[in-house]
Amino acid sequence: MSRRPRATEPLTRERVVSAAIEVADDRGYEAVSMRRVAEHLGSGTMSLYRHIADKNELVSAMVDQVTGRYTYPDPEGMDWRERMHAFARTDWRMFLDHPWMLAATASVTPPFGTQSFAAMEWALEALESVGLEPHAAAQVIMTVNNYVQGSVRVVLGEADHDTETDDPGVNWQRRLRDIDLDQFPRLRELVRLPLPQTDRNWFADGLDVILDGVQNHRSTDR
Amino acid sequence: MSRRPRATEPLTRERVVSAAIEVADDRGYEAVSMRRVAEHLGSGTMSLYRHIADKNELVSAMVDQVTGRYTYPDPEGMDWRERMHAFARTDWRMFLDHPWMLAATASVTPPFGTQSFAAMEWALEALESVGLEPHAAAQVIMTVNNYVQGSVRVVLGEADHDTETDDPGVNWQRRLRDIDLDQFPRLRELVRLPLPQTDRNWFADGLDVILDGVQNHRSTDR
DNA sequence: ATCCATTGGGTACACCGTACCCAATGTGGG
DNA sequence: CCCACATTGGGTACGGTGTACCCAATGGAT
Repeated sequence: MSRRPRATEPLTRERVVSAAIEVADDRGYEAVSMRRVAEHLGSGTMSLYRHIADKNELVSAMVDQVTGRYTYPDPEGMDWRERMHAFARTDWRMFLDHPWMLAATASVTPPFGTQSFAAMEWALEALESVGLEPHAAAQVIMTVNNYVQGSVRVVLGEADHDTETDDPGVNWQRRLRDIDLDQFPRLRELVRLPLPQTDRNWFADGLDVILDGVQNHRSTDR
Repeated sequence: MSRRPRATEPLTRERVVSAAIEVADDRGYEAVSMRRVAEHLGSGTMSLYRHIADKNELVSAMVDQVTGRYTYPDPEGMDWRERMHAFARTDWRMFLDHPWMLAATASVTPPFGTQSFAAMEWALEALESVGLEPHAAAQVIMTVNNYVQGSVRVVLGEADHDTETDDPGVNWQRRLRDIDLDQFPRLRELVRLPLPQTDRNWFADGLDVILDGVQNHRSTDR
């Protein structure tokens, strides 16, 4: 078999998308340009368009591929609250691992692709025991998703992936520090206050507020 | 007084920002370029930079100015739940009036400016009677904000400001219609189901789930 | 051996943000 | 009254972007 596979590995949609993800991972989202992705692949810029229609489609595919890399745990033996925590924590980690995903998901209209459907399906199953009407369950999942993304945005605020402290409040406050806060007494109080020590699980606690609402809704229904 | 005010009205930061908002309002967010804003003002492109440092700063200012145009109602006589509904509904209307605000707020790191501080202060006051610790209150406000933006994104999904139906579920479903839903039974069920009639207040009901959680958290605390 | 569909990529265009520098303008001091 | 000057307006140009269009290389089928 003299089938030398070819001088260079042939371009595939997957290879293109992976290269774009690598560029985003180590040069940032705004560094993802067609020329740069091509350069990273050692190919011509226009060749990418053989496997991708648009830059928009490329971004969608990036989101989908990264989403697919994160799988949710086996739900066996978890109650619905634990499952929703696992759901949120997985996405949380995904966004922290790939901060550009925030901007990428925002620039594309959901749902994004097969992988996001799988995520949705997992979450719907997680909520099944709550007995919500399906559209209500979908809305809860949307709310949790938005909560995760909002929390990530706060954490990513300006500590551009430097410190490992999961503590969001600090940046929050630094941002507000030197404004004319005198007209906003409650805001000033908020900034003045250090984070209480009990706040050791900011992200999970905020999620629990939402889940409490879900739980309560169920009980008032029946 | 021969003080002819000048051949043309002098450029101000405010005039520049307003022009940019007008461009965004009727040609879309991606149409907001320096050249286009200048053209809309009848001025030179580079003149804008006398009043604005960056395009980023321009976008921030656009967000701030639009935010300032929407004022929250007098909270007198409203309980905290009514106030939060008023808060959410005001932002909801703002985003629907100016769909580009979704992308604009996403591309700028919060908080945005004076006007957003005023909004935050109003919301903090609205939550005061709940007796939350300030950081928890801030987090609730963040969650509500994210809920509003997420809901707007769903509604704006693809019915690009054509129909007047506030009904989000339809687009939702159209988007999912023709996918390999067989591997995702719960998702397929969700798509198959028409919206129940009781769903006549989708947005407010979803907000109530969150507010139920806030209320419940309070009661478990004491 | 030949044809042809598929894939790779080079060139070119319209548009973008903005660095840089000069022109016009209105103001305060002599 | 006139001049110096600070402020504001804008033209030119540069390096970047996405991508339309077209041709070259490739490799499998006939």
